[in-house]
Amino acid sequence: MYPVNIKLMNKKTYHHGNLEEALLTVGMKEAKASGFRNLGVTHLAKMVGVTPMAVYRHFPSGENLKAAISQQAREELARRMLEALENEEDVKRKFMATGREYIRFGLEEPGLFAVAFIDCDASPQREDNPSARAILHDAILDLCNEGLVKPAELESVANFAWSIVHGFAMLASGNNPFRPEISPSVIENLLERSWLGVTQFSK
Amino acid sequence: MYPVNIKLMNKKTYHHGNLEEALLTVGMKEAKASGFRNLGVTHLAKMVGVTPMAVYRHFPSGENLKAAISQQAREELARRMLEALENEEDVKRKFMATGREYIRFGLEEPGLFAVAFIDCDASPQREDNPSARAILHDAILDLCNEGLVKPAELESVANFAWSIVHGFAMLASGNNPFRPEISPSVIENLLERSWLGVTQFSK
DNA sequence: GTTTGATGTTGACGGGATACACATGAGCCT
DNA sequence: AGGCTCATGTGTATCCCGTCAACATCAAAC
Repeated sequence: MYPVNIKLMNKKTYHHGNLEEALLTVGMKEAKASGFRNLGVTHLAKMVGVTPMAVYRHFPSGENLKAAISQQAREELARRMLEALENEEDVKRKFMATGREYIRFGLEEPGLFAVAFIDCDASPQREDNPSARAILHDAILDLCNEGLVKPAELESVANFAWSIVHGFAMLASGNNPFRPEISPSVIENLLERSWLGVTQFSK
Repeated sequence: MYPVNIKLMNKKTYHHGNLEEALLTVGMKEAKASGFRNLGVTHLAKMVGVTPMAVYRHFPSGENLKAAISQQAREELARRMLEALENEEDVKRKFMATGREYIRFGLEEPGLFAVAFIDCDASPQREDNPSARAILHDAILDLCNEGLVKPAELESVANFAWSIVHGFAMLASGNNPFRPEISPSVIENLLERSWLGVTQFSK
């Protein structure tokens, strides 16, 4: 019934050695190229040169694998936000850079951005690290420390700023029937209005 | 090879009579109940009491059917926005009501909201009618006519207001890792900040 | 009353997710 | 050394889904 000798074909070893990481890597590559469309178990397994069932030794289900890739995408976004922050000192410039990078990510990496916020059956096992939410929250905390935002309003300000960049990125990224005009000036205008809403609300 | 006499089983007639509309109706019901997860050709066909292939007489592909249901969901959103506007006279109250209803839709109908903005291979054949975008645009146009917004800024203001409500609804609806706290006061605070950003920008 | 075209049905094929049984091989125990 | 064990892969089978080609039904046009 079963063949006595397995043909290893073009594989060097029977065991892959680092399948989990390899799956996440090709998953990110596919996500970058085509969003959530090619993140199936069979397809990713084929990319890595492994049988579909091998995937289940590392992820309980295809949905879990997708959730893990989604988390990787969110962490990539967060990493880029951190990078954009690195060279800014002024709190306003930090705040603006954070939002600008968030939007830029949505525009330049629509595939990753879509996957980052895909609605998934499975939840990630660990917290995002780095976390885009935490980064934005810290930026607003800085504004509190500078006296530009009342500590009592920290949460509502964070909601506000977050909603703006996330909403714009969502609408501008991918194939949306409500896609807005996109230009650097449109984005800067949006960020300026955001700054106004954040700092001038309770005068 | 093929049976000479078809058993009609529990069907009254061989032809359904209104299959296209029926598919959209059950599609909306399924979307309301579980988002995009049960919008497959086979499933919807079964719901309507018809063979999967019958669907293709009305929609070129399953993706097209999904796009049609997505459009229905967007139009439902737009209809609710219009309803919320009906009893408001003041331009500010109209503006606020529009945004509030958008967010309320995201919170109360997460399934429909997700489907409304699903990333779909196929595009809708006709324009949305009514269109949520047009309704929001009109609300800002009113602000122009009242002198509260400069006509030259109409587009950027629309972008701004739209991004806020869409972003918040997206983050607050469904299973998002960045889901914010949700309460009426949080929403009113957001709308007030939006109003400020819309009207006070160019003073 | 026949023809015809719109609308449904069957059956088949290809592909995806995943359950179960089996294979491989590196490291540990004796 | 020689063998046991367990994590990790493979093979096969099953079920479901989307879709094609061929055939069936029926109402309306002629």
